[in-house]
Amino acid sequence: MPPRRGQQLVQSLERGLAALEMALDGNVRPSHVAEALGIDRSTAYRLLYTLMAKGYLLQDERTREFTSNPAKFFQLYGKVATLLDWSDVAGDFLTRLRDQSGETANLGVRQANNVIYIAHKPGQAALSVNFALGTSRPLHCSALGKALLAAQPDAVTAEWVASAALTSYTAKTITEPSRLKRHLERVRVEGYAVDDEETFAGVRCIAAPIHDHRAQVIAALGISGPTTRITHEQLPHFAQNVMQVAAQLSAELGAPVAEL
Amino acid sequence: MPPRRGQQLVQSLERGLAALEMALDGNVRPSHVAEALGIDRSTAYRLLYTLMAKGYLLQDERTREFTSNPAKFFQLYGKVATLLDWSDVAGDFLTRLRDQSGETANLGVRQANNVIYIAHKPGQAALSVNFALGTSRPLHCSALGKALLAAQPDAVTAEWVASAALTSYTAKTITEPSRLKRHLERVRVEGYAVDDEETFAGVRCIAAPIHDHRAQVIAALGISGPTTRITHEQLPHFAQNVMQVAAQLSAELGAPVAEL
DNA sequence: CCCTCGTGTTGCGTAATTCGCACATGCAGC
DNA sequence: GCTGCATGTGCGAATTACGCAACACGAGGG
Repeated sequence: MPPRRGQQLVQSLERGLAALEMALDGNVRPSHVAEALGIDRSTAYRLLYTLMAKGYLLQDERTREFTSNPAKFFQLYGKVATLLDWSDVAGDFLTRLRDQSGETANLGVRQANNVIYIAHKPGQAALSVNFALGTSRPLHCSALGKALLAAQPDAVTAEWVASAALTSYTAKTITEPSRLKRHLERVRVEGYAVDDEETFAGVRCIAAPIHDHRAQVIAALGISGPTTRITHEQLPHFAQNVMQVAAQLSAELGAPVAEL
Repeated sequence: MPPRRGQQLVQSLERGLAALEMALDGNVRPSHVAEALGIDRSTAYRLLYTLMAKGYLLQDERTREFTSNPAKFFQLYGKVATLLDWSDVAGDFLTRLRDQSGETANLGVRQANNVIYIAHKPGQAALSVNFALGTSRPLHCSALGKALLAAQPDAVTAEWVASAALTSYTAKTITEPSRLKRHLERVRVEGYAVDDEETFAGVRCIAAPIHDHRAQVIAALGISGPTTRITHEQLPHFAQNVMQVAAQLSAELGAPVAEL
């Protein structure tokens, strides 16, 4: 057993990163950061100033507001090449899924308690689901998220379900731990997950897991569309389609062929 | 006059960011970071651990190495929407320039003493210049960089030229401050910058500045190709092409129409 | 098999670093 | 001008982070 992990975090770094993320959500001023983090204005200022000196933030000469430095983040992101590569690999499959289903196809990975959308092909219908890349959504109410959750070992899922904050977004969001647990078991059995207006009213999504060469689940692939087109009657048909393309993408990544 | 800026940086945050950037350049271990930053292993470990706790890094269960968390960076980058938008706006112009010139077209912005490539269209010839988005290159020896430098007020340029480290990459790299200063003056007069094998032997680049609606230079657009195709005879012709498309992009951004 | 070396990880005391207070400065609005 | 409000900056106090030292563990060699 590996030694149990420490829990003492470096406070200044922790606060600095929090300030950085605040700046990414919109321009910030020392007073805002100070209030949000419960620290003194001067401390907040020094954190922001340090972030600026290291190139992460810029300061508007006139308004004195601190703003994120896009170029810096682009540079950092450029070094994390894997996801760009991902888009390249998955692009064809997303297009195929989009064209076959007629709906927006998207691909996401897990990041803490969220799914991050890392690639997509927006649907071409007048009414289509659309959102920016990099968007994050809760695991428990998105199809991609549930597909990822269901792929975990039972014990892990049980613990997560018990401790997670199951925020409600619509009347249909599953907020009861026990119900979510049963729901996820069914997802695993069926091989696909459905978000039935649990995040946005009028939007239904279907997703299936993607496996890598070690049969590990590393991402999820799915479609999102209006309930008027993804009807309950059509749902199984769409689900077959999603699972099929997900299996193809998994195969492309070298996953051992399980079923099909 | 605004109060003169402080110079005291928050040490822990500074070191933490340094550790983070090391991790982005490849997996790191506490001992590596400690040695590189001249700090104790335990300190390096705590920084890395904090970065992991906040989602920036992951730790391999087996090798204990810390590695960057791509999903986190994608999420952060997704919040900095401007550059993605940029690619959308500039995409058509890059394609146009690529098709007209037959060479790789690229767009970059300044980040400290570097140019960051934020969008490009690789040339389709068998022998074409190609590199990943997010790459950075020194200002003084790249065409994009020189186009950006030349757009500054004289005093700023003079100071920069005097204090910058003009590293040599090829025999043709300009490393003398006075010569670079004269060179940049000529760039401004002519309206375009040339990198004549100053970064890579056999590669010639041409670039021109992009102005926004306030006539501020915010980026540079250019082409890169082998010296066998971008010959000295053809250079003026290519330059006209680059300047023309740069002017079109500037106009698209609402820049006041100056010449042409 | 033991011994050594190197590394990840943690406890602890010290001292350096950071924090918050207080103030100077600048700016907007009455 | 005066008042309110925010940014930016000394400075002393003490919290915080740092380095030392030690433990656990694995690799490699004798």
